[in-house]
Amino acid sequence: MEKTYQPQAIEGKHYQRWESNEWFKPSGQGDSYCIMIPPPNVTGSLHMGHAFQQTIMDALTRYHRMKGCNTLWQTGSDHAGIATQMVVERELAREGKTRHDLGRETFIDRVWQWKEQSGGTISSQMRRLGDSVDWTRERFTMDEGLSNAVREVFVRLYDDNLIYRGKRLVNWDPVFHTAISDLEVENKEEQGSLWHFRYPLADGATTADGKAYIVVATTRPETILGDTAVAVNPDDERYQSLIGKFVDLPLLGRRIPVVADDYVDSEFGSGCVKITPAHDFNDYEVGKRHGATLVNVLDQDAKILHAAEAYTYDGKPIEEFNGALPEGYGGLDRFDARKKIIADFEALGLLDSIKDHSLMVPRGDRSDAVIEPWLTDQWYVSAKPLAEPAIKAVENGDIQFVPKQWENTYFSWMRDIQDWCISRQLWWGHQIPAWYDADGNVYVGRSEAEVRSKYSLDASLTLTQDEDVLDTWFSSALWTFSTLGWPEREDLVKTFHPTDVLVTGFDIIFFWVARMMMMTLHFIKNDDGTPQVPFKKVYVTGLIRDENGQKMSKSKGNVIDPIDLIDGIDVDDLVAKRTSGLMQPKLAAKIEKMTRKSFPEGMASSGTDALRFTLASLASQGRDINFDVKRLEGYRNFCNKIWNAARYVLMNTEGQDCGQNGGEVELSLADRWISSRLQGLEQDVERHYTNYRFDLMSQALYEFIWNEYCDWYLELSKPVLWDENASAEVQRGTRRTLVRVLEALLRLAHPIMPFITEEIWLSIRDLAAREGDTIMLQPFPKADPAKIDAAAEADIEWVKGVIVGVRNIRGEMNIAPGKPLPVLFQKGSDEDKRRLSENENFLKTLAKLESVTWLEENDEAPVSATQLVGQLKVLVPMAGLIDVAAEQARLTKALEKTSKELAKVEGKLNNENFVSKAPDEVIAKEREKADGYAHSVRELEQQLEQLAALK
RNA sequence: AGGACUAUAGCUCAGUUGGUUAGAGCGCUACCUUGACAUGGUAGAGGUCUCCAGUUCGAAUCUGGAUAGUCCUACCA
Repeated sequence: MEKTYQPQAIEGKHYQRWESNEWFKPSGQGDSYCIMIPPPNVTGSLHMGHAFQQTIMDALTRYHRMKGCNTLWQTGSDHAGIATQMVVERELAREGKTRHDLGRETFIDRVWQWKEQSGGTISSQMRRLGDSVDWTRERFTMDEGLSNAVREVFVRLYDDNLIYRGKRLVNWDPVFHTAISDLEVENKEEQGSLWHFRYPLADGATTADGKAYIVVATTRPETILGDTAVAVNPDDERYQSLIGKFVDLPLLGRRIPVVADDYVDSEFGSGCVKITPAHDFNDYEVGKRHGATLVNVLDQDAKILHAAEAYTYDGKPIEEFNGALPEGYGGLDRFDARKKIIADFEALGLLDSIKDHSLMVPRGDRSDAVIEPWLTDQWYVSAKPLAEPAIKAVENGDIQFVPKQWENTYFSWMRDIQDWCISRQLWWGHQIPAWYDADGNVYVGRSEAEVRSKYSLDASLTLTQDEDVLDTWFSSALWTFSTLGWPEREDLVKTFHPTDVLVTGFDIIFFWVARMMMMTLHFIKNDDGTPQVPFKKVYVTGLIRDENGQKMSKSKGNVIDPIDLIDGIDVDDLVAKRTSGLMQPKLAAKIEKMTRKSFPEGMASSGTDALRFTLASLASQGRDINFDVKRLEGYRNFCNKIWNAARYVLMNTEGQDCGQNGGEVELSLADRWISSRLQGLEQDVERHYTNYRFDLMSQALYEFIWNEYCDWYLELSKPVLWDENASAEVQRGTRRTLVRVLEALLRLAHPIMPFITEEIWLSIRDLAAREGDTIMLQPFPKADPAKIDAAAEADIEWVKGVIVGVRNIRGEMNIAPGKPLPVLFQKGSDEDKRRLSENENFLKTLAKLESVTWLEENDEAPVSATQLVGQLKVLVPMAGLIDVAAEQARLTKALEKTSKELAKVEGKLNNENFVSKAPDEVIAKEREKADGYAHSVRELEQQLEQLAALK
């Protein structure tokens, strides 16, 4: 083995070997265990969130595979309608073309081409992470099979009356020219104005205070062009007399009614609200209640139409409506129109006032454009009936969220769920399987042929398919069963469905998790016909942020690429990476400064295992995870520690008898102790897997490997292996323990650290008498209660106590670590005496002792530095070594600490309430503590008196 | 406006059903190149567990309130 751990030298080769041997495929034996990867966006590349969640999924997958399950980790990606179309359109733009120049079919070919060439970034990055996904079953939401599933689901939902088409207000993205769901809209607080305009009253009416106009307030003056009512609160005395009267809408000369509606808040603004039902969700509802006409004034770019369009609430155009708009507005961008409206009102003397106002502005999460509520024909899924069983499944525990608190988030959304707009005005995606005849009648079926036979349509009837595609999340919602071949392959669904756990972030509980649950429960049934869940558990991970708790984002320039952590990156490259392709190039200087400050040396190469271990250690139950590179460095050192421990084991076992061929074996105390401790670790690891506590698991492994196996056991093995007088049986026992405990540790750690464990395992496999080509298919260690040895553990605790005691004296007295010390033992029990005689060799080596002397009751002790191990006094004679004042200081410190503890415990024991009410075992424990402390205090005081007498 | 979450060492975080001498990584101090490892070893410093009140024999842990921060949902045009 190399002297230092070099991850880049080992990781690639093992992954290739695993993949080419197809060891990631389900074994076909044992209980099934299945995880569906949340399909990454095909345009995406690996970010910290992926690395985090995939580490957890891979750990679970490898763990269950090693436990003998028929394990499938299903991978794939989704087609990301808008994102992908955007990427390819940008590519076209560089060639000076638009998608319309190519036409739909050619454009889609082009997208496929792009997908083949560039869509696999994330797959190769997943290999770097060590993900043991079954690549032979990789799926893409636009694959034929998954597309069939999408059509099947759409048609069945339509036939079940759970999908319908309607003209409704949607969130319209005027850049991408498509509807987006309200989940894709980000509301951001921005500074704007509240403009107050005067609307003259018609027919000579006046307000209560004698004005011939009423004032309405708006943040979007351009929508005045579509006003069809003014609303006031029915209880508002100022306007009560005007209800039922009319105003003359300035510029348009339109007569619109004043209506009364509880929606209006008299306190806000002027207490009068202009109603624009075709351009505002609230106004739509108000308008509907009062029969105010829907007047649309915007086109798909959010520019003003040349003539407004009017509709009824069931979506029928009103032909006789006069859509004429004032001169100069047609074709104006909405924001220019806003300025013009304000100017025109001002010119007419109808601009009452302007007030600063902060408001929430809806923006598209991808385009960042201001989203416009816009009246269009769209397809919807009736969410309520589908949500009901999905709510029940969580209520009755068929699906459990981990941590449980997320169930509340889920319920609160599901109980107030809105119909889901599933159509998107894009080309890239699943085209909606609906056809129209010339009269606009709609026919839904799996294909045009099926539609013709299903609806008995004449062959001569011309049908055109709906131009729109389905929301990407529609196909993602089918992911757990469509990837298994539904509806064609029921057998795989039977084997792997329901899947075991979904590992995902809380940010997509609504987008995806809830919708998967709704779809799956509706389409997949158990043998008894009851709805089947997509997964039994939802493990919700925290969101990875930077070390200051900031969300990682390109514009903040604080994104960390997991691959950079694995391979390392120098600071110049990192700066270049973070400052290129910015939406706002002026941020570059700031980002560079911050990056150079945070990473003056760039990032060191840490390797995949260290990254994975770090991510696992961060997987606590919290909602946010602040990623600190310092933490990673610590765990990289841990990998190095494992590496060097393995080197030590190999140096002492290779070519020697480790009991792999049998032979008598005698186990030392240390051997029995570490084996016993290992059982405890195995129990802990098991428990942490079932509780999804990867942080506690990694901590348990870390502590055991470093603080027990390396710090103590390896050191304790040295006196045995270096003892020329030791018997073959004892040495064989220690070598065997050395190598077998290491081997078990490798298997325990393998699910989190696949590469280093494989590398070391292959080189110690034979010494540990194991067979197999890879650690990943070895059985996961299981605790054997018979090997738990409480006596051995207690004895080693005693040994450690003595050694630490001597080291403490050494450290605080500034005695050279290399100087052998004579040590005396006084006031010990028979048990202490036994332990001393059995472990003299360990003590001498580990504490560097020159001699060991047991003092009997009457033996005189020289003046010494003292350390207590229980009742036993460990004495290091002071002659020539120890400074009296220093020893006094050391003892005083110990005395103070112990006295404080004693006082605390005695306080408790003197409290009658405590003694009468606390459980007996707690009291017994406290008494024991008190006795121990009291004894220590006496001894320390005595010792201090002795020292004082010396002076 | 409603709801949720968080507050523990200088920094990033653990602390399982109330009983621990409150822990880890990084950082810090002193000493040490000892035959696995200086990406190391040994010893150490550092915390009134945000504040206030309550429940309890006993609170970092449970309850209420305050303060600060984060997020989600809904928004008043």
